[in-house]
Amino acid sequence: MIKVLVVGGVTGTGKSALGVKLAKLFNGEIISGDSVAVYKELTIGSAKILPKDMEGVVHHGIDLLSLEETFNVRDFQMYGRKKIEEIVSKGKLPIIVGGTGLYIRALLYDYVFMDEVDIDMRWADSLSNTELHDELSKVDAQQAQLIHANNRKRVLRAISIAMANQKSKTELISEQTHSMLYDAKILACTLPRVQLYQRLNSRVEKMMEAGLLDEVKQAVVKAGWDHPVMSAIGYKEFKDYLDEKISLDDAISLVKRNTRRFAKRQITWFMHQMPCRWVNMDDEIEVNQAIEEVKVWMSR
RNA sequence: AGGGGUAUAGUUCAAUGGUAGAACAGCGGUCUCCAAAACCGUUAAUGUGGGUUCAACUCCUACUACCCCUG
Repeated sequence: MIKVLVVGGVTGTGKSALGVKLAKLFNGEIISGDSVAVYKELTIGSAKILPKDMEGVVHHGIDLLSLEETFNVRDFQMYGRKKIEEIVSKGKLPIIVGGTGLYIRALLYDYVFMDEVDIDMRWADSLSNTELHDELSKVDAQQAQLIHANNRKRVLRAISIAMANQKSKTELISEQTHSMLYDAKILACTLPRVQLYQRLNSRVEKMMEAGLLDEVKQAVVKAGWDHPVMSAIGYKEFKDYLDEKISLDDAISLVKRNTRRFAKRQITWFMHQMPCRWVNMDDEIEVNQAIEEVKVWMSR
């Protein structure tokens, strides 16, 4: 089984640096598992690793495309699997570094995404959340149980899966094994909550000093607010400011709050969706222990 | 110093004398292609001491803190 090392976990905890360190120790190449850093134009707000910090380690999945294009889980899954093969064929270790939980999970497990079929879902526009949820019950009762009626986005998605295929989402999932395709060692980076929040808050201040606002303005010109990635943290919050609805300070506070919330969701995700070895990045001894564990796993 | 006002959850605000609510923050959770997205759940308060009343956030009183006006 192919070995894949994963450095996941919470934003702002030092995943990138740890990834570089591990790549140098174990002759690896890095595949970024980040849904925002794939865009060339988004650098400051995505907290993207800079070339000078890569220390010569090859990084894939960063600056892959421009804002005229879009990217999603399925794209990532295909790209990542291809890169894993390439890296392994060179005799090197693939290291996934990033915090986009779904991307990483979809890459490691046998998630199956159907070929994209454009379904006209405009008929749903006039339906209330409850009515739409009732429609889902008709085509996929199990998913209807799992998805809350207010989560319109997922309700719509499940319906369109059932309509595009002869199979419902429940059936598609039941055909999968839910096992990992690789021999993966997953590290989940984190920090004690108070410290994490302090660091995230000050990181936002640093982003502002580095020119985040200009980056946002330029990105909007290219992508428009409708582009999926423009709803990412560090970007969407400035829409109301640029429309003169809120002050700059308010926008910055929102970025901070949303970053904290995001970090919390990342903790939840990595705790429950993948078998992780948690690493308190503040504890040097623990970090070194984790590296030792990787060494053992490598020689297995 | 004198006069007036305010005091409820971490914050901003509700509550005819009759079960103290909301929003945001915080905390917990869901997750199979917009995932840095979308969604769900939940903790928590009447400034302090007296008094009136069957019953006080509500009425009276003293104190404390803050705000406004006057000098």
